[in-house]
Amino acid sequence: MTERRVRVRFAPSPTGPLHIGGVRTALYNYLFAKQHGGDLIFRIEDTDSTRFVPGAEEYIIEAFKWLGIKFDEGVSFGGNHGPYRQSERRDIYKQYVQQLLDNGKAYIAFDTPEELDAKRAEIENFQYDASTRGMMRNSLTMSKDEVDSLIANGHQYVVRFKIEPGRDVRVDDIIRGEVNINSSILDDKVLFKSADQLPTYHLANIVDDHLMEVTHVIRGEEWLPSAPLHVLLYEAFGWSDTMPRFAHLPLLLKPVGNGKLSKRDGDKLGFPVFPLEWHDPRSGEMSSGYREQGYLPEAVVNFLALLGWNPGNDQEIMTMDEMIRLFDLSKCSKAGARFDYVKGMWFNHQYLMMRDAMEWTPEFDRILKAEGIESTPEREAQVVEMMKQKVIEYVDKEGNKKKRNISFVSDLWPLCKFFFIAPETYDIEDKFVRKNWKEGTALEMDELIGVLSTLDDREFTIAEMKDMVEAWCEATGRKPWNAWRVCLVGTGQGPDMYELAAFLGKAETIRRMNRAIDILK
RNA sequence: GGCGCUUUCGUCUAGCGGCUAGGACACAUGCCUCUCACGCAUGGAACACGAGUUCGAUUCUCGUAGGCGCUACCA
Repeated sequence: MTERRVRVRFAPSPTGPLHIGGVRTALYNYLFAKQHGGDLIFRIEDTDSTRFVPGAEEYIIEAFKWLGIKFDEGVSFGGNHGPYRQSERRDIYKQYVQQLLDNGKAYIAFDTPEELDAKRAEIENFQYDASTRGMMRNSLTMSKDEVDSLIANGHQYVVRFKIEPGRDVRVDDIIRGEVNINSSILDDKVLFKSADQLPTYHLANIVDDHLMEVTHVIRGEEWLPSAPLHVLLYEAFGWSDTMPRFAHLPLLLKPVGNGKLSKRDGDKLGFPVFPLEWHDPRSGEMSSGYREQGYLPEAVVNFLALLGWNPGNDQEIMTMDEMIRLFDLSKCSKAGARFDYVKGMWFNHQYLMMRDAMEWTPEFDRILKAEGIESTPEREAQVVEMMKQKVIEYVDKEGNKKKRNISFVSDLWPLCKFFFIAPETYDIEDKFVRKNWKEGTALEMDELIGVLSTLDDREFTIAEMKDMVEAWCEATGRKPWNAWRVCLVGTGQGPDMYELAAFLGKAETIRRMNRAIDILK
């Protein structure tokens, strides 16, 4: 192997938002490039003019920015191997297609899509290859004059790669080892399309990778079947000695059922399949994104990295730098991985725990706002601020060691709404309520109100309350906490009761208790 | 159908001829406790099947079965 600088690329086509599987492919490319001190190139493969979606390119760039995957060159990143948008490289491809035509590695074919369809209907398993091209309308079966005049008269044509049959083509894959396939099963792939006068993926891919000095092609397994074709193309161009090495990654599979992960799975099971929210400009349809769902980019990256690769030990939580250090293509698994989004949530939980709870406040603010809790004349900004403070204290108790079981900041609301609003109703179906509200409980709560009433507003503190209530408990043998909790919270949640009551204040505490007594009796 | 890839707990995986087959998610139980949660502890749970090779196969080879992908003038 020559000692070339490692250069890899991620080359999406701008046909929509970036799929989460694509994110993983890009991530592996990034990790590999950085580990070897090499470059990651961002190329746009827009050779299918019919599938172009406006906004997709910008979306992809923004997604990687959010994820922390950085490119060294490419569309919007600069570099001296451009242009990096394939639609801007037409002349380059034309030149190389001509080269193949000139040395007989490719030929011109006039068969229309309709004629091909007819052939496919006529002959079972029809394939345009060495066995059939003799009966088709192409430059191999027609005289040069005939071909020239057809072209001169404006007849559309494609350029096809002329595959020599009966050859064993070897693909050396870093992940899968040697893959051998016989060239006879390959068809004479179209390299240059008549419809939009652009090359197909196969041609553009090889030419660009060569010109951009790509050393390793790390892509999804769906490309494995065409890898032999690519090897043959490198050969045809005489570039075998600088041909990149291949690594075909296992695919991401549906969480349940059969098949690979698709957009629909997310809608069905309620998890995003895209990094960012996406609004389809054509259908107006909206797809949720990891960012908007409250995922941290580090968590998404960490989770994705481990779907198909692991560092060979039990470590799961890793920073990007650690992953760069540890990453190893040869340690990638070969079989497809089910997309276990529940574990993805666990990763988010882990990263949320690592952060200081104060970092959550901006997002928590948004949630409060959405729930209608904001600074109004009645509820002074300061009070809201104080409550927030209290909530964060509650969820972030004891130096980050006792955080609630939340995967997202948005999980906070149901866990602490009682700080902000009194229970509307008391659900007798609730297990905790049923268990702790029995005959005589109302009476007991009445007594407790009596005890609490002896304290004035200033005395309504944790310490004073505790003294009073505990003395009463001792004298009467009462254990009022759970029922009291029902009154103030509505269910079995929340912090220490004295703490909560002191926070709510005397008036609110007694108000909630009376209301509970009224409703539950 | 053809071609290729693939196969360890429900899921992600470790294992690279000899292990009580390890970890994580999820699940269950216990401890802690005025509740929830956190935390800690414990538990159930896997080598697809059949032939070889070998003293010995989860590990190597070949079949079979299942899974996945490709089979366009899409990438």
